[in-house]
Parts: sequence; structure tokens; C-alpha cells
Amino acid sequence: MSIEKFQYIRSLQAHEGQMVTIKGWVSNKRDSKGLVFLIMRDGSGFAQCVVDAAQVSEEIFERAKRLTMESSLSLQGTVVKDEKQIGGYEIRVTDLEIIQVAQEYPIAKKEHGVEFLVENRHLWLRSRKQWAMMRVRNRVIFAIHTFFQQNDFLQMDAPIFTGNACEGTSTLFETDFYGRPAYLSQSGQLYGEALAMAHGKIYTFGPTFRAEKSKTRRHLSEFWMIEPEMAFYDLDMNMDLIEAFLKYVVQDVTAHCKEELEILERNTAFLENAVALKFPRIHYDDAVAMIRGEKDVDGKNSIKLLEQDLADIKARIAEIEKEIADREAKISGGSLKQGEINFNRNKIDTLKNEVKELEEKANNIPQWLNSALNFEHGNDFGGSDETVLTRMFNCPVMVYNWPAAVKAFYMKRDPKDPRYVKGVDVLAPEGYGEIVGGAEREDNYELLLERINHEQLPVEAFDWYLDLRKYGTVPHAGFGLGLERMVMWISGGQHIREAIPFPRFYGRLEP
RNA sequence: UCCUCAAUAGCUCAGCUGGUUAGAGCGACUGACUGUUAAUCAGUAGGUCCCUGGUUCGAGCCCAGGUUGGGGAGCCA
Repeated sequence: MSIEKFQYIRSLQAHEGQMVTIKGWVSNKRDSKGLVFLIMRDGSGFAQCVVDAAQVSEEIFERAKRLTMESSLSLQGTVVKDEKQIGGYEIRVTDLEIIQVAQEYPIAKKEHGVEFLVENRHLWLRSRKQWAMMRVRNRVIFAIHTFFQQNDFLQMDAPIFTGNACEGTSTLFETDFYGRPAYLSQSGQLYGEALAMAHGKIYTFGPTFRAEKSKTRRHLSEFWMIEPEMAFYDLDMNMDLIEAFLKYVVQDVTAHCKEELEILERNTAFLENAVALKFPRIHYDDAVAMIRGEKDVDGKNSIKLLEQDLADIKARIAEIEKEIADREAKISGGSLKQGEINFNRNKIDTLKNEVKELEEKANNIPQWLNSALNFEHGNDFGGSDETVLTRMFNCPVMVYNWPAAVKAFYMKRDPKDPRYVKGVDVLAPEGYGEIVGGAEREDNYELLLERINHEQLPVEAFDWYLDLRKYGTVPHAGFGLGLERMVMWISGGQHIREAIPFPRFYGRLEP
């Protein structure tokens, strides 16, 4: 594009040795008598810009000195290669215009608490890790569209206002629709099925809403879901598609977001290995046996692994506590310089936080163990059961053929054993939980009607949906992917609220 | 809704067994320093100890109730 008369940090490489104009913000600053080091960010990346009193006029040097964190400016300078720098290049400044000297910026370089950061989400988004996370999200979205478009899927949108609860289970947000109650959609799937009967292969990509009072790092009240629906697909084809799709997205993101994943300190070797493996497909019955520890996988036992994890965490806590005590002894020893004392204090702060998190984990594991050991065949998996199961694998696992009682009415019965439905859940490794839920749909009018009645759902609300089984019904299948959970897994983040620009969850409506 | 942990300076935290005027680091501000990578060094300002009630000669600390937040369960992507 030739609209801009300035350059972006991302493209500095192409301008080595040349004069460039950069417009952006001060993300950090260090100065001494004759030098000011500005870490500039311009949205495309970060770069150190050096203002040398010997090289610029007194006025320009004074301007550089006046800059505060997050001040906005435009500067010119020469691009110089410097391996030590973030992007590999730095800028020797020759001219500098201040756009605004920012007021005291609330987000400091030091660690902050979660609540403070979420409260300042509109500013937090500027910091390096959040910047990287949003770029990963962007690439995930792009890869999803690319995959489906290249495979002849049409993107079609489902409505957000709905008159009925599609699954009737989860809690819905109620709104007023011209005097009638309407609900914010919790899935576009039923509409996706109608669209698949018109276009063959489609996918929806839109926001969904769940009024669950969940307070965990895996839940949001508003999140984005991708729901493909394919005519003439059965469960096996569905699973083939899910596997190919997930692998494509992961490979595309790891190939195109190297810098971002590095900033996020993501272990990409794990991801690359995960998508090189064939995703295990496990029958529900086998999964239950594995969770209970009755069935080993490659010599690994779920219960023993969990017990080992607990022991490891406890050992780690003891280790950290010893380090904290050592550092405290050093500080009170009195022979340290101020700088060393500060360094040790900061280190102790970080270590204490780590202990806090480990202790929370250690508190939860016994409950998880209990839940795994006493898991009853026929139940749905809880969050901890998923973790217990996926802990044994280094890639996503697919659990298929679920007990009909715990799954939605629209899932097709397995003709070989009608106690089960042809549904599949894909569980991400490393504790990220369920990222995909899918199924072959019930395509028989009578059986579907029977299920709707059995679940005591209002039949009249499903008239149009039942129509799909009257006018040329065909076998079909589809699935739903939670965008933020996918972003979380790929980026290795700790909390789903970091995977969406402005998270909405229980108790959080601003900013 | 349940279990569990927490709330002290703008931020992250310390504050011992209940005892006089509540501390540190970071950030901000002033100054020193030619290459820093969370720079360093000296100094200055900055407090409704979440709220209400109680116990006590005396409460940041103990008790009761509440509010807000973290983690988990349930539910789910």
C-alpha cells in the first residue's frame, strides 16, 4: 500500500541502512546524560530507538527526554542492524516530533494482579504478551477461514437472537425482543444444519453466549464459535475432518507466528509434535476405564500420573520455599548492595506467587483424584476428568460414542447400540480441556421427534428444524470449535480471558 | 449454588503473640551518570489498613455478618 508516507517496524529489515519515519508509542524508556533509549511500538512490532545528544539538536534531545511511557510520537532515523535487539534492528534517531506526552501510565513494567489488568484491559492490550496473543488469535481466525474456504465450505451466519433454547440445558441470556422474550444464541448449529441442506458444506463463525456462573480459567460468557456442518458426512468422516482441520490451523499458526509464540514463551516443539501424531480415537467406555485407572496407555496409568503430579508439586513447593528462605537470609545478612537487595526482593515476590499457584493446584488434585476414581459409567466428563485423561497423551484425543442420556437430543443413535449416540468430543492436551464438540445428527424424523418429546422440549419451537427431516433428509454431521480455547492452547496461555480482546465473564462487563 | 483462598500506598506485597508515629520494592516527581535491555545511584511526595458491628484499656491483626475478587466443582466450547 502506498497510502502511508511512513514505515512500520515489522518491515525495518527491508530498510537497513536507510532513513525511515516511524509513528508510534513509547513502550519503555531509559536515559542517561547524553543518550535516550526509547523502545517504540507501532502496532506492527517493537524496536529500540536511540537518541544521541551528539547527533541531534538540543531541542530534539530535550523532546526525547520529556517523553513518558505510552507517549505518542513520530520520529525519523537510520535503520542499523543489531543482533542484541528484539527485532534485530535499532533506529538511530535524527528527528523527533511529539504528538502527545502521555499522563502517568497505570500499567507498570512490574507484574500486576489479574483483576487490575482486566480492569485496564483497554490499555493492557498494548503490552507485549497481549499484543502477541491478539496476533495469534488473528492468525487462528485467518487459518480457519483459509482451511474451510479451500475445502469448498461456505461461510454462513446464524442469527444471534433466538426464540428457543437450542439444547435446553445451559442457562441463557434473556432479552426483550419487541415485547417477546428472546435469547442470545448459545449455538448456531441448528441453523447450520438448514444451511448445509442448501449448500452442502458450510460453517458458521460467530459469537455465542452462555449465562453460566462459571469462575474458571476455561469459561467465558461471550465467546466465538466455529460450527461446520456437512451433508452426507457420518461420524468417521466428521472425525477425519476435525483432525485435518485442527492440524492445519496449528501448523499454519506455528509457521506464521514464530515471533509472537516466542514472546508468549510457548514451547512450539510440543505443538509441532502433537500435530505430527495421529489423534487417538477412544470409545467412551475405554475412556472411562482410563480415567478410573483401570486401563493403562503405553504403560501410563492415570491415577498414578496424578499422584506423581501431586508429589512433584509438593516437592517443587518445598524447593521454592527453601530458595525464598535463602534469599531472605542473604538480605538480612546485611552485606548486599541496594541493587542486589532489590533483585532478591523481586525474585522472592515472583517465587511467592508461584507457590500460591502451586498450592491452589495441590489443593485441587485430591478432589480430582477422588472424582476420577469414583467416576460412574454413564456420566459426562467434568473438567478434571478431561485433564486426567489427556494427561496420558501428547496430542488432542477424540472421545466418541457417548451415553445418550448425557448428550443433546439432536445426536444420532448408534444403530449398533442405541444406548450410545454418535457424538465426539476433542480434548486438548496440557489441561486445556474440551476444544471441540461434534456429532452425526439424528436424520430420522420419528426418532428426532421422540427425543424432543423425551427431553420435554417445546415441539412447536422445533417445527422448522423437524422440516429438515421431512424434505429430503440426509445423513449429516458437524462440530463446534471454541475459538478462545483453541487460541489458548496454541499460545499456551494461562487464562481464557487473555484470548479475547474484551472478555465477558461472570461479574465482568467493563471495559 | 457449593468448596476454598484472599482484600494494607497508583501497582506488587511485608507487617511477628493484639501494644505507641503502619513499612519495602516498583511506578511518579527532582537530580547524578555516553550503550542501556525490568538500567543503576541519591532524594521527594504518596494511606478511609474493603464495609458494618462486636470483644478489649488498646484492633491492620481476634469474632460475627456483608461486599468484592482469585482458584476449583457443577455446566460447557
